[in-house]
Amino acid sequence: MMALKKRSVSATDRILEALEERGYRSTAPRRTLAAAIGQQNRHFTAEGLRKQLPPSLGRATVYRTLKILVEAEVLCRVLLEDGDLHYQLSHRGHHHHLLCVHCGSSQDLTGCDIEDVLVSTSERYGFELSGHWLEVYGRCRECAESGAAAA
Amino acid sequence: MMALKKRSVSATDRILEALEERGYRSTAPRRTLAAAIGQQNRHFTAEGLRKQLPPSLGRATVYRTLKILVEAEVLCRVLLEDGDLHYQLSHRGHHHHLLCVHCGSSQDLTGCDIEDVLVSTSERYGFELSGHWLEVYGRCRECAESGAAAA
DNA sequence: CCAGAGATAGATACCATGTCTCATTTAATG
DNA sequence: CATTAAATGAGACATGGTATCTATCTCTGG
Repeated sequence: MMALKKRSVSATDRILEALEERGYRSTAPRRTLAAAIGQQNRHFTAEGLRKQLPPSLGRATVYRTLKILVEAEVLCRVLLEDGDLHYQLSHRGHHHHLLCVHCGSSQDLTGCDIEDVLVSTSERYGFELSGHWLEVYGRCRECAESGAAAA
Repeated sequence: MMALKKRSVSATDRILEALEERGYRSTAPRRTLAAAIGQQNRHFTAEGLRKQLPPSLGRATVYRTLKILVEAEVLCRVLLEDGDLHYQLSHRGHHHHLLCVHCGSSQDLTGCDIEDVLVSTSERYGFELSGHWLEVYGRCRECAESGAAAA
């Protein structure tokens, strides 16, 4: 239950690469940020991240960089049940999250057939589907098995 | 394409009833608010609503009342594609929205089988499902048929 | 119909999250 | 290593929402 990273390329490196690919410069603040983000093992907020950084690193820089990383699909935004918006590392492409409301972990949900259901349902309504946002809440396997207090 | 209300009980009345049911007092500000909300024919923001109200009606009152109404399930919150949070009248119980990104209308999506898919998908991950948030974006029948500019 | 208790209102301060501007610094390039 | 555009940090601003406080209003019950 530590870093769940795939290892081979660290998250930090992936971030740095993504920036480079897109023509962004390699700067000290960005390297610091990349390292900090790479260490997050659950979803985090911009401000939460900022607290883990030297205060010399400006607020605007943090937000600017997060925005870039979301656009680059290195990070994605996660909507918590209470409406709070968090960030987390992600693989590219469309996917959803299983968010554990107990331990705060999250797993990516890929290759599910929700899209199909949505397409056919939308059709029934004459609705021309263009996108959707889905977050799933519950308890992850570990928390469920350890009998952690139910909701 | 006007009010899509079921008519029999106006939305305004439903709101007022919900407040009464829950033991809230009937006050002038709440009646004003209920009337204003009853006139919205699409999702709206707290601030947008406020602009349609006499400025004498305090900011806190608007937010407080919206919160109560969401809890009472008379209103529900709608997440727009850009992350903006809006409100809209809703029927009670769990449901989703088909949000038209062109005209801003929205229809409730009930009795779809997304829940089933979620349950079985979650099981594959050993995930104990407790809730989810889904918004669907696209173009409604009217906009699609009128050939409104595609995204 | 009136008084009292308690809920509610509005003003206002505050907070959180994020964006914009702008002067200064820095990285990449030739 | 000088140039130049990109990036930074400071701080003002914007937005959306909550907390606090005093004055006011609703609803009882007598």
